[in-house]
Amino acid sequence: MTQEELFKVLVAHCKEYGFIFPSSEIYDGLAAVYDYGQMGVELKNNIKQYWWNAMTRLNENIVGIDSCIFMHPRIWEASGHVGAFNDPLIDNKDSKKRYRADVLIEDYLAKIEEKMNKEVEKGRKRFGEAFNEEQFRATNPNVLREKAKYDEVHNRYKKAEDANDLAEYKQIIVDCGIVCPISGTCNWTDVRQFNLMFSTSIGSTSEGASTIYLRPETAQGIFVNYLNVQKTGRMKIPFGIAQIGKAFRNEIVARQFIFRMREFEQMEMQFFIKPGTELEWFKKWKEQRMKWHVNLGMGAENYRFHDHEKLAHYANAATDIEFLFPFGFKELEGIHSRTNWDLGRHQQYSGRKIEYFDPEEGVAYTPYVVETSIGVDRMVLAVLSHSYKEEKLENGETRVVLSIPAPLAPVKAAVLPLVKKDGLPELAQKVMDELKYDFNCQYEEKDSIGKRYRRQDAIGTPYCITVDHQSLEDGCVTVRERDTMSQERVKIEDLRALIDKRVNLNNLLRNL
RNA sequence: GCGGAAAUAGCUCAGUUGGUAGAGCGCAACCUUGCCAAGGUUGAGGUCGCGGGUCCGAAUCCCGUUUUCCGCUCCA
Repeated sequence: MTQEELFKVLVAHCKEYGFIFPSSEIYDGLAAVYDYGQMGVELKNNIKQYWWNAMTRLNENIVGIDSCIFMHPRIWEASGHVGAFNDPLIDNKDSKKRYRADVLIEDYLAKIEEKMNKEVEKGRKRFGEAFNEEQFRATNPNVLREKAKYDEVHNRYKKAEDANDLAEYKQIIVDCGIVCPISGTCNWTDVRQFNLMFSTSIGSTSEGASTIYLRPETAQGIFVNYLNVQKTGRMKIPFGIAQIGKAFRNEIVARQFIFRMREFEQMEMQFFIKPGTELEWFKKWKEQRMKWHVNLGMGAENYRFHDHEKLAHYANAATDIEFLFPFGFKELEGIHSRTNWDLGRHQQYSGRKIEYFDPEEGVAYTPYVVETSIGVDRMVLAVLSHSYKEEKLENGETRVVLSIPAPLAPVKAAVLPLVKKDGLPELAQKVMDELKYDFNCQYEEKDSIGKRYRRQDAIGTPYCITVDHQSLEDGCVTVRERDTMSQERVKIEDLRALIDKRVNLNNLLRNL
């Protein structure tokens, strides 16, 4: 089976067994939106718990918050999202290629500049040591001509940018005769704005309503609460604030199942540090986060770092932790050194002083930030795609098994009476009562035992507990293990400890 | 957003020049059996993605549309 086929089969499996459903399916679905079903929500919650506990319990200097999706609109101006998330796009009708209109114009301006510089170099060669660059630029007709062209376009461009005048963007492109590098034609569509932030209005009357955005990242909720948490928690730098929550991005193209959705969930931690120590902490969190992933036992070879060369407007170092999905190595988590960009901007936009007074050194500063940011849904997809296996058995049959890391498995144990008579269901119910307070368990008495085992394999249940006639006499049950299919007899009173050993999240956390 | 492909029962699919919508698996009840997807009986479930058009008659032909997949494009 190719990776592509595997991915299709996985998507079907997720639907069939209640992990992930297409949203609004009975209304034909809603593109790039998916709902978690009865199994998916358990898996997702376990992943979130593993992360949350790793952050807030294992680190005394990290606390959690839960900020709202709605935030003051000015926050997104301060964060740069209103600017950076607005791309004016234009399509060439002949080559069907799409470009950013502002980039096309900037490239054109850069070319004029290049031309001017060439003229200057020519002059330098001609006049040798007597060459006066300033004077040459001010008098040479070739340079002046290019300069006039440059200034005119540049002024129009800046004006259009300030006014967000999309029609003017197109006019500049047409007037300058900017052509598509592929088709070489000037056959352009109108410029359209793609705002990646969803907006809605707050306030019940149209006069009193104002535009508000659905947050495109959870990080800003942490930054704007920095002072609250630092003061009320008496936090001392270095310290971190963790948050799990929904974020929304109106992607032009959202695809690949739950890998890129318009509504998604993030687990972010912002670590506040002393300026100058950021690269040291960046390195430390890179290692820590990789350890958290590898600790799940899905194979260290399936992860790699991908350092960014082109950095975002807020970062001075950035890397991705990539995971080997069925469609290749793709970003699972991002780790960024965000400097004091965000806190600095909020200081500027809000007019509030956001500083930390270092009592030991007696100085005040705006803290630097190292961020770890992981997509919950991508993590779910990583676990599912790695766990899905079709095994050939000795008897020639195949079984589908989800070998989900046991602490993340939606159902930890299934309790199965071998037959539904002779008092076996009653004893099985007692076993359920013994286990249900500690673990998510399923009770099943329908169909043959083999069929029930396979059903549990398909949802990744690590243990099946079978109650048979002998159990009535000796108080022992058969425990069947998911991955090896091996069985052992266990006293009912020992069950809880045995299962706990392998499925308890805390055991995973102890290895970090 | 562009190009290509697809959509029939919960799932996988069949459905022949256009003529009463089918199978296997699954699901529900009961009987038989009892450690790796057993057998039997009975039953529920589909206006063939949606909307138009052609036709005496459309799952089938035509147009539009929605969703999904693949390739471009985009991805702070």
